[in-house]
Amino acid sequence: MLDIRLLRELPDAVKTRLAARNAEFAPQVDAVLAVDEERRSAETRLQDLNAERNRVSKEIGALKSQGLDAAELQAGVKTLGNDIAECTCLAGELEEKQRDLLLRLPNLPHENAPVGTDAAANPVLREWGTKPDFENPEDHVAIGQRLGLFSPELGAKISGSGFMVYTGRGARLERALISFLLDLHTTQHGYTEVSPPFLIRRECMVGTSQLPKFEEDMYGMEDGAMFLAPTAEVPVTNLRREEIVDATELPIRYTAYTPCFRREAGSAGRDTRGLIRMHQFDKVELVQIVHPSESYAALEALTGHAEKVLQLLGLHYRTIELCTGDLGFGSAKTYDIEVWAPGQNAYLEVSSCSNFEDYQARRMNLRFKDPETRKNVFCHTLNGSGTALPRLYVALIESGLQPDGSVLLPERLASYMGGDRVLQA
RNA sequence: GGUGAGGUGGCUGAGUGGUCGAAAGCAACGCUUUGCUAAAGCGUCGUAGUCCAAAAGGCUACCGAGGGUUCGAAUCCCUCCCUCACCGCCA
Repeated sequence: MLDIRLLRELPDAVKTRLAARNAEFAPQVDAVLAVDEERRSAETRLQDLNAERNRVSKEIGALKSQGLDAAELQAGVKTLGNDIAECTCLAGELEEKQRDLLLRLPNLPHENAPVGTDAAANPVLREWGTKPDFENPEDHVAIGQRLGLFSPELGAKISGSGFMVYTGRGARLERALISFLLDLHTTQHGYTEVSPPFLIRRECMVGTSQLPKFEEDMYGMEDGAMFLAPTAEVPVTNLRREEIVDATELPIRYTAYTPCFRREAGSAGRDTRGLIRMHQFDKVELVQIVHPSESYAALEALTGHAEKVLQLLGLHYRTIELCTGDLGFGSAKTYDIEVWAPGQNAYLEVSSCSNFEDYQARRMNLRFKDPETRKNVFCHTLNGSGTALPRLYVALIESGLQPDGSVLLPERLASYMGGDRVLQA
């Protein structure tokens, strides 16, 4: 959520920066400001009325304590009550309206974010490793079927299209990856492991900015109160919602494995093959809550933690930065990490690392006490996948394909696979 | 799911209709004094909104959340949420 004061003071600057998102937000900014003005005038009137009532009520109390009659004053102030009720109602409505409008405004892109209209304008920052050389690359779906690693048919049988059942050694590989990633981030990168619920209250979804705008992408319970987590970002970042954390506790680093549930409403028919886009998938997430002055350094570090995964697994990848037009709703700056999948002849996004600055913190009222100014200040929040599992899985089996048709997994995974890193029929 | 007890400021904890935004203690911050790893004294010390060009200051709201009664609610009533204890059910 943006600071309403910023909109009041620098409306044109806000509009300009939002315009870089390749969508028109100026009318929304104007709407917020109009409501803000109405709201403040209603509040001022309400405050005057309340002050008057408080004053008279005190007089009544004073008279009564002396045993005097206060009926006249009581009658006079009674009509005030109606005005107050009316005005309270109006001020409340306007406040709610203003909040709702503000919640639907995205974050300001960072000043240095590359300006562009869509993914084609995302600059490649760096590449690591080299593309493996395959004469006959094989698609992961074919490999999986041949080696009995997973079954889209079984997934469809019990849940529908877009769901997967991993089987045998294929299921073991999924579990191995979860353990490997959590071990890496907890022992090497300073994250605390958490294992949160997957059913999340509505206000948490608002806190990390999935709601109110993107409800159609989420799986919700029938009563609308709870949602299946679309990413561990939601439960994990919200662990600290409405807190004033001790400054000495920063930076806070959490990592969590969770399944992620997404309707993928806007992506019907896109990348639907195999493991690449599913309604439920596993992910290990990295979340940081940091001092505002540290957040951009933290973003570089966090991105490095995700990249380390691919380096340890020997997978070729590249890191790109999202241009302003491709940037997620709440993010000020985002790096995507894309792993090379030989069978797809394409890079697959396995991680999206973002700095939200104080955008989420303001929504969830997450602050720390600045020891110098003794003021409560909004923290900065970041998160990134470390990493998404299915696409990592795709890259692993397509890259590890051997001439005899088996798959050789990276040495690093051997111990997690019971010492045997070969997948064969 | 049932019964009972609770939810007050960073923490502990008083407060059952008016002068209570809230005693007291702890913690924190500042000053003073003394000085062998610290003590004592004094002072400051909630959050948010709003008014004023701004500071100073004023006003309003906030005692789990929402609603009600009343001239006036932390205090009385209703609903909900959460915590704790016991019981039931259960992986």
